[in-house]
Amino acid sequence: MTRPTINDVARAAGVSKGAVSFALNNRPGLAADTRERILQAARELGWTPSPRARALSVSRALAVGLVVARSADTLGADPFFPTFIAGVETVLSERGHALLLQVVGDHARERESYRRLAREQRVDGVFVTDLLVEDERPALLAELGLPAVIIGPGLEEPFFPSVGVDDGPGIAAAVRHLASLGHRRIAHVSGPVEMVHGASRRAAWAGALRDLGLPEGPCVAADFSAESGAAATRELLDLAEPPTAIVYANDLMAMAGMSLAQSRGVDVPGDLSITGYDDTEIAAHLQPSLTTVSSDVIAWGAAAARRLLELIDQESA
Amino acid sequence: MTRPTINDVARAAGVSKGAVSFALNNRPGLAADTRERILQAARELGWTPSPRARALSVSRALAVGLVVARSADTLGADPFFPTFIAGVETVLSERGHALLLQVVGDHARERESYRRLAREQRVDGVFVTDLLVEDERPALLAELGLPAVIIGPGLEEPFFPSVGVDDGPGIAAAVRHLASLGHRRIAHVSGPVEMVHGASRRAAWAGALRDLGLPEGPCVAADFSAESGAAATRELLDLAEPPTAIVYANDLMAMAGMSLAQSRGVDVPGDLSITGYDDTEIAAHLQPSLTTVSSDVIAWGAAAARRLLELIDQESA
DNA sequence: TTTCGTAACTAAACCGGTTTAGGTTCGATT
DNA sequence: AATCGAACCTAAACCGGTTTAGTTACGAAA
Repeated sequence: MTRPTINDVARAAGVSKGAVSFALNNRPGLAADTRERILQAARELGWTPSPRARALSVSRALAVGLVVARSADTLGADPFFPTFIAGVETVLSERGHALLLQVVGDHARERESYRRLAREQRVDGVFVTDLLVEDERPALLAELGLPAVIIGPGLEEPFFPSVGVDDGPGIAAAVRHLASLGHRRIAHVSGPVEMVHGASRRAAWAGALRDLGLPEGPCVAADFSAESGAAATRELLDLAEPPTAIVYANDLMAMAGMSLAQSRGVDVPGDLSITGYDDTEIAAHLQPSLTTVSSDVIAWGAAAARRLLELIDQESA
Repeated sequence: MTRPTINDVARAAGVSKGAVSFALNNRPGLAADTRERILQAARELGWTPSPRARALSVSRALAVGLVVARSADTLGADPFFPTFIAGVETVLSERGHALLLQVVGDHARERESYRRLAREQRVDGVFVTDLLVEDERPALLAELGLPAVIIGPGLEEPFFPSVGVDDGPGIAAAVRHLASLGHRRIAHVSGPVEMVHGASRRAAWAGALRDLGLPEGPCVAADFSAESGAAATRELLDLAEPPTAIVYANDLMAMAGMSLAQSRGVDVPGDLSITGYDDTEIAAHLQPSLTTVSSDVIAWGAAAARRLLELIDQESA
């Protein structure tokens, strides 16, 4: 009933446990037939090496961490994470690594989380999300010696490995789409500008307008939440010269903004055009349906995982 | 630079490593001053026991698993998981356990996931979500000998530990609210009836109508997605005698349904009242704002985690 | 025929904890 | 004075792998 160990396999194959280990990790120094005999025995006993024991002897955790510092509300509304995690899993599972998740409320706890993961050697590396323009985490992680990759557009300086989808083209396409509909006053409701992906989408919006030779419309900074999206929209509509189109930095704010506009009697898309970003499922089922920008988040997660494992490998070499 | 081990502490305190272990897990058999001296030394060296080594010697993983079998879309739209996980974390972290997350596409992979977690002894127990009315997972987990708790309303038979919030009162309150507004034809758009929380919300809706002496209105089964919510709403509105109110099993379907109704010129809430379930942040910012049912998901997560650790403890005793 | 080198394998140390079986020391009994 | 028991602590085995040092057998070279 109890799980077989490497000793059982060794006994069954009539060799030492060292030999079993060699066969398993196919390292040189074993005759082909012996190797086959060992693997055969392992197969018959249904033996798989214990990651626990393995982790101890190779001094690796065989796991990576994802620490998310967000309020439950913001997190719950964001379709990004589950999808991203699904992508990460595809790579991790085939490399025998596990994903350790921590959801914390604020940045202080987040630091504490990283410290603990490092101190207890629970993980071999971590993902960093929601990067701030002036983020202290890269320095902290460097200090802790924990390999990390940033999810999303990275920083130029100091250099830090990152895997991101460039927001630029998507936002630019949205702006061009609106311009082609004849809009001239195109506003933007951004995410927090202290966050890199808030700032980068904003920059992309401004850049696209410039490229089209259009004036930079009004821009209101929000925080990706529905509430802030509604507030920002209210502010824009109250302007002396309200925009005729708004590019939102995510779908959630776009939805809230659209509802608010409609409640004020603004006809969408007649008087006001709206675009979102993320391509949530619900976006297509709103009235009118929301124009949005999608990206292949599964592939993104997979790429990020591969990059992190790569970093970990070269670290231990 | 390298992490101190139990040996370093033992040397520093001038005792054997067994003594250090005793002091750490405060077991009897050590003089009070010796114990204090050891803890002092540990503190000075900044030593924390390695969960890796500990896991190997106590034959426990010191981690629990959460396997989610959902499409990225459904999962992303559901505010439940992140919040729930945050609640789980609060308990796990103080007990020195980690949460291992796996997101898989379908049920076949899900079984495979559980099998792997059990075989590799990666976790000491798991959470089971989205329970089906005829679910094979309880049997599988029992066979694997993996302690598990079901998240959500459990099954009567066979008995299996579960931690759930009873949907009944919330749905019933929504129905009573609608009835108090004068509605007599109250429909329901349910989740999949093969899922326990789909079925239980439906039963609660039917029960509440019965208690109020109202006729059971039409009911359409959907699958919690926006698309299905819109389709179900279309079906209800096309009835010869359409309902004047609809109770949706979640906010996402309610939102899609509301948009669809509005696009057909139905006045909400004039001609049609709508309630959701989940209390997503966006619900409050729609026009009109969505009446919904909220529950304390953080506390729920914490309770589920406590229950699981309890099960694990008694298992190993 | 002895010597050497190499391929194939084994024995044992090691990772960092926990746990059990002993071993001292000491005061209290007989 | 010898015996006992309890309190306190140490040594060593153990968890299940990996890895290194060392052993054996065998064919080729001197």
